[in-house]
Amino acid sequence: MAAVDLNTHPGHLARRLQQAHYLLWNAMVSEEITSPQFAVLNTLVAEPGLDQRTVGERVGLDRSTVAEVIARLIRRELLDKVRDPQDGRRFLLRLTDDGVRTQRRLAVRAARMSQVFLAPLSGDEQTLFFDLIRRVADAAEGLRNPAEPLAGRGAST
Amino acid sequence: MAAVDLNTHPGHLARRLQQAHYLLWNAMVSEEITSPQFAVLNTLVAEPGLDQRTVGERVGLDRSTVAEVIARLIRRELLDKVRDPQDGRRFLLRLTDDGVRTQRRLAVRAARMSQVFLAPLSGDEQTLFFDLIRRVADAAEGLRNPAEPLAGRGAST
DNA sequence: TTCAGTTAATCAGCACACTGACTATTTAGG
DNA sequence: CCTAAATAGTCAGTGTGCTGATTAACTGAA
Repeated sequence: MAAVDLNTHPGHLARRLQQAHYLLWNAMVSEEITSPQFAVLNTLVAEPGLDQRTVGERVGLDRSTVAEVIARLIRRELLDKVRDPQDGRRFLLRLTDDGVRTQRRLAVRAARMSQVFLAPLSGDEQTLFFDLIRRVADAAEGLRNPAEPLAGRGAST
Repeated sequence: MAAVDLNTHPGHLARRLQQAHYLLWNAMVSEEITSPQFAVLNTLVAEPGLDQRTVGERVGLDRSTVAEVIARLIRRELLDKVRDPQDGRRFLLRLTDDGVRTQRRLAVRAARMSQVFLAPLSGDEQTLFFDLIRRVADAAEGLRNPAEPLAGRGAST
C-alpha cells in the first residue's frame, strides 16, 4: 500500500490550520470583512497613501489578488483610490472614516480571536509556534529566487 | 498608532505558510496536479471505492470543493465515478491505472519536497512543528461542532 | 403507503490566490 | 526627441474553499 499519511504532509497541515483560522475568524471577528481585507485596512492605518503594489508587498499578496481585495473594500466604502499626480501609473490608497472605524473595531476582536486560537498552547509554545512557522515560510520564500536552480533531480540535498 | 503587527497574527502566518508550500509544491512536485488533488488520489489508493463525502472527510474539504477537485481529476482521466448500485445517491470513486501511476510518482516527489520544506528545522523541531499546528487546528475544529453548546453563544448577532 | 426527515450530490454565488498577457505610464539611453 | 526597458495596474483563465438553496434518493414512522 503506497498511500501516505496526510498528517505527515506539511501542506495538509498548513491548509487545516488556515481553515481552522478562517472558521474562528468568521465566528469571532467578522462575517463581512475577511482576514486579508483586514490586513489591508491595517496596513493603510500604519501607512496611509500607499499604492497597491506596496500594500501587496506588506500583506504578502500578488498584484492581482490585492487588486480584487481593494476593489471589494472600495465597494464597501472603506477605502478610496486616487491617481498619484506624481506618477500616473500608481493609485494612492487611503481609508475612509468608516474604514478607520472598522479597522479599530476589528483589531480588538482579532486580538481576542488570536488568544482563543492559541489557547491550546502554553506561552512558550506560542512563541515557538510563531518562530517555527516563520522560519519555514521565510526559508521557502528564500528558495524563490536562489542563485542556483532547484528544479533538478538532486538525489540528496 | 492603532495598527497591528501582522507577524503576530496567526492567520497571516498560516496564509504565508500555505503560500510557501504552494510555491515549493509547484517547483518540486507538479505543476499539473495540486496538493489537494494529490490528497484525493492518495486517499483513494488507501481506500478504493469511497464516495465523495467520505473523501472530503478524509482530506478535510467540504462537499462542494471535493466535487470540483474530483471533476478535474476525472477530466484528466485519473479517476472514475460510478453510481453506487446499493445507494443511488452515492458515487463510488476509483483510480484509473493512470491515476495509480500518478499517485506513485508524486508520492516520491512529495516526500522529497517535505524534506526540503522542513529543512530549516531540526528533527525535534519538526516533530514540534507538526504537534503544535495539529493541536491548534484540532482545538479550533472542536469549537465548530462541540459536544455541548458553547458558553458564549448568546442571542447577540 | 405516504409523508416527513435525512443524506449525497449539484448549483449559484462569493472570496482568495496565482500566472501570463496586455495597457498605460514613466524613465533611461542614444 | 524618440524609442526601449521598466513599472503599476488590469484582465482572462484556472483552481481552491466556503455557504445556502435545491434536487434526488433513501429511511423510518404514522
